[in-house]
Amino acid sequence: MTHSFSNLSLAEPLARAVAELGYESMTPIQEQAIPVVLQGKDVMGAAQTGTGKTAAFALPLLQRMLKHENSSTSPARHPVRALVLLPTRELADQVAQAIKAYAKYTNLRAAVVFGGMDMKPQTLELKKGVEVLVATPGRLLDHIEAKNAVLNQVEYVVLDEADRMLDIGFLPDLQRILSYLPKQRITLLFSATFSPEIKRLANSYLQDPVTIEVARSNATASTVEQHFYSVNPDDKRRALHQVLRQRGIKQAFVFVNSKLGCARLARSLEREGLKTTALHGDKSQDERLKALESFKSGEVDLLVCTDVAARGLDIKDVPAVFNFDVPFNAEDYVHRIGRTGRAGASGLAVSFAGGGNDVRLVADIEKLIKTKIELEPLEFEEDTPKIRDQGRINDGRRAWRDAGETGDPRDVLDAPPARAPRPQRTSHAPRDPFFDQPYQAPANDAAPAWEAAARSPGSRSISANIKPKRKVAALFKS
DNA sequence: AAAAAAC
Repeated sequence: MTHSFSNLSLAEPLARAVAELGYESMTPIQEQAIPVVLQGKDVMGAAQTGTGKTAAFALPLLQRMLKHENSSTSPARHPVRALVLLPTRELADQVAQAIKAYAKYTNLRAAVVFGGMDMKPQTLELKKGVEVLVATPGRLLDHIEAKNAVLNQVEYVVLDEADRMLDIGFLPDLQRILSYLPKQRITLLFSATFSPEIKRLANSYLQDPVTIEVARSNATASTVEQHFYSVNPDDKRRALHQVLRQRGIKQAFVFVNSKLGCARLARSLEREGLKTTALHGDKSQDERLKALESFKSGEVDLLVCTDVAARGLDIKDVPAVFNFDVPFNAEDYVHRIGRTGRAGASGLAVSFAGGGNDVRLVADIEKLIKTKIELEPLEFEEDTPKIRDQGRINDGRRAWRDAGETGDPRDVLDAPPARAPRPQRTSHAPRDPFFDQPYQAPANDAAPAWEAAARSPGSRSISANIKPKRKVAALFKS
């Protein structure tokens, strides 16, 4: 059979691990990407989630690392040869576990570093030497700065969820990390969604790349049944109860647009008798792992979450995804509903469109996935409990009003206080030239020049660079 | 608009 892993002539230790994991036939992305990566080409890979992307890049990389010894004469005995970057901690953990399983019978070592955890164990592991390093950007920069991780011999870089890694929130950190790597290297980019702008940007990081598009990019899995219900924002919780019951849904992701809304919704649903946990970025890493674990084990039925859980998380048999809020970005819709209907299973995606911009957001989604969306009315049944919000459940401002005696909204939440805003890095070199421009205090109280620039026509392309500079200015002033 | 990512 041509589609079988056994036809790949993988090195024996890899073949053994693959067999042990029960992998037999390759998925389309694996079939297309593995030979290309084996040849040492740069790749831009667009594939739906749940199609085996991790194995598609990790197996050929490990194979090459086994075949081609590190030719460097550096004293480092175990330099990092492959670097895999991801946008969330949970994803980094998940991908690292997969790679460790593939590399189990080789002498190649893999490690993962991400924030929210003690530095020390990670440092120890790095000092012992690892060939494959999986990381989130912030913590990796810390390790680079502390000289725990030396990346000057990296041969392979993988950006998973590449479109997120290249977006404005991550780009500065990403650029710094890339500046520590040898120019001569193999770069692989993977994501389910690629906007045209991101595609252009991505291409500037690739040399003569091979584009692999398994399904049309931005496509949703055909196995996922999608519904959009028109619901008064105050009735969304009631609608959720009803759909869960009507369809007999056992377990679901429930996506909410804000951390505050997430914590509040989870608490409400819990009170209403549903076994629920919340997952968002203001929880401690320990709580985040516990939340995910309790969902995986079936201890809870509903995982109410922000977009921290939108991408890549591979949990078997999630029957349904709810968009309690329509996501702000159409791309996130594709990623969110990709949590269900994985690996050919059937799935259900139910979105509630209510107030605000929802009509426009739904139109954006329609355009992106190139599928007509019907907004369906939702008739409430008599025996659905009459739950009604006094205000929008996901309106953060309301939580402040409800904050109880102390006036602190955290009193009504299970979330720990939010992290302080991240100060700008100052010591990582080399730096983005834009950040190196000394801050010019505006004369008297006139608006700084960049404000006018940001408003002037044609400045759209640089406005993204302008915002961080303002923060730098704020730091200098205080 | 929001979320994510560091001590």
